[in-house]
Amino acid sequence: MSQHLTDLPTRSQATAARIVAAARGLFVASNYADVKVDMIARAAQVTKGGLYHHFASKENLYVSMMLDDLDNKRRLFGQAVAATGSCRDRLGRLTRDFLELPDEERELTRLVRRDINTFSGAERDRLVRAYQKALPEQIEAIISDGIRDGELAPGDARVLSWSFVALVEVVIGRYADRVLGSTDAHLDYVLDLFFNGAAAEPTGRTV
Amino acid sequence: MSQHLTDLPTRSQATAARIVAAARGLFVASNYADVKVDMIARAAQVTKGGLYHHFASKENLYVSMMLDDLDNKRRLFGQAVAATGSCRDRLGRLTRDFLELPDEERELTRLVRRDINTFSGAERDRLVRAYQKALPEQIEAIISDGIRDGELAPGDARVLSWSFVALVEVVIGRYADRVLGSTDAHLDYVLDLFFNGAAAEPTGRTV
DNA sequence: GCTGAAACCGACCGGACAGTCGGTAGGTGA
DNA sequence: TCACCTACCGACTGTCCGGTCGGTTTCAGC
Repeated sequence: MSQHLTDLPTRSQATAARIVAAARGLFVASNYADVKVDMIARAAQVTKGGLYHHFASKENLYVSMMLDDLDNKRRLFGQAVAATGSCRDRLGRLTRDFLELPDEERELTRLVRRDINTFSGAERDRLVRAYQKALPEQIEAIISDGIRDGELAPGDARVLSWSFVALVEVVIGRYADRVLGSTDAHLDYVLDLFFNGAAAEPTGRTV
Repeated sequence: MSQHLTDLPTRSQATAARIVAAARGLFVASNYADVKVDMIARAAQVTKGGLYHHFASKENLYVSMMLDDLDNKRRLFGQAVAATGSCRDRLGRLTRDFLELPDEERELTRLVRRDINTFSGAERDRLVRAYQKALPEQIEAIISDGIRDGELAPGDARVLSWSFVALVEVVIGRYADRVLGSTDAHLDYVLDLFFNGAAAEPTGRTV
């Protein structure tokens, strides 16, 4: 009994976690097909046989990894949904939480869109649902409140939430990330464009 | 001399065109790796050997197909760039031209983003450059004019053009496409959001 | 220190698939 | 009608890679 009464991870759990971490780094760097199981095993200091002792298949490993991460994100962004304040403030908080994530975790969000076509059936559905719960649905909730309270013009909250997500994805792209320097600049760009648009102010209103 | 002095396609050109057309349909429906060369050949009523008589490799076929299409789009959208009128009108024309394309041609635009990671080196660069010339750069040109003429607030034209592209991609997604019915509704949504934002009008200004 | 089970190893298997190659068909010019 | 060339055929090959399986190591409990 090496664990006594603590929650120290067992050797097995530690190995599984090492494999997931290795997989994360590799999947962020290359797409699903280009990451070979041998590469993951080597990066995690395990052999392929060892890897398959913990995960039933490559797909299972990938989905496990994503589900873990998406559940963390769901909890994180849930704070902004639960927060009080204006729609703009709450969207701002959610976006800031997102922008301030470590690079690797932030990049993981792209993977759903990038790799989703390589799956099908039940695993694909689990992935899509976890993603929607973590991001679009929570943003949609905030936007729905904004519409209800008259802060946003009436419209389809879901389409608006996808539009918002799309804008956030733009600012974390290579070029935009460089042009807009600080996190605050990213945040201001997204919020200004989403709430006020790109048109010049008609007259005499501060930006 | 079966051609006399006309420009009738030769048998060879007709076969190559049939192969490209078949490839287009299949690549729109599934991603690069999932489309097998045998499938393309069968759909084009040619054997694999025949296909490889016309194209050096699967990658070469894919890139040829995309380059053809992107060059057409570059010409099409060039009309909006050359047109006179406000920035909003010109962006509107470009977007309308895009939205009114046949489904398959419109969907092809997604493929660059979807499959770009599966290539590398020279072929990848050719693809990216053709895409940028066809879409983002032309939109950027119109947006730059808008900023210069005071119609748009000062900002980085390239980031704005990517934001615009992102919004257009949102409205052609499955759900948004259904919610917004007509092409006009798609167009209004994109232009309103991009120019004026999603916030409710402060007071007494028509939408 | 013995035992059984879980963790881990790594050579091997089998299917999938891009690309090849020796050959045939059909049309064209002399 | 003969020679030749391009278009086209389809069985085959080489390779890559996810997954397997018989074995070895590690370790907890007795």
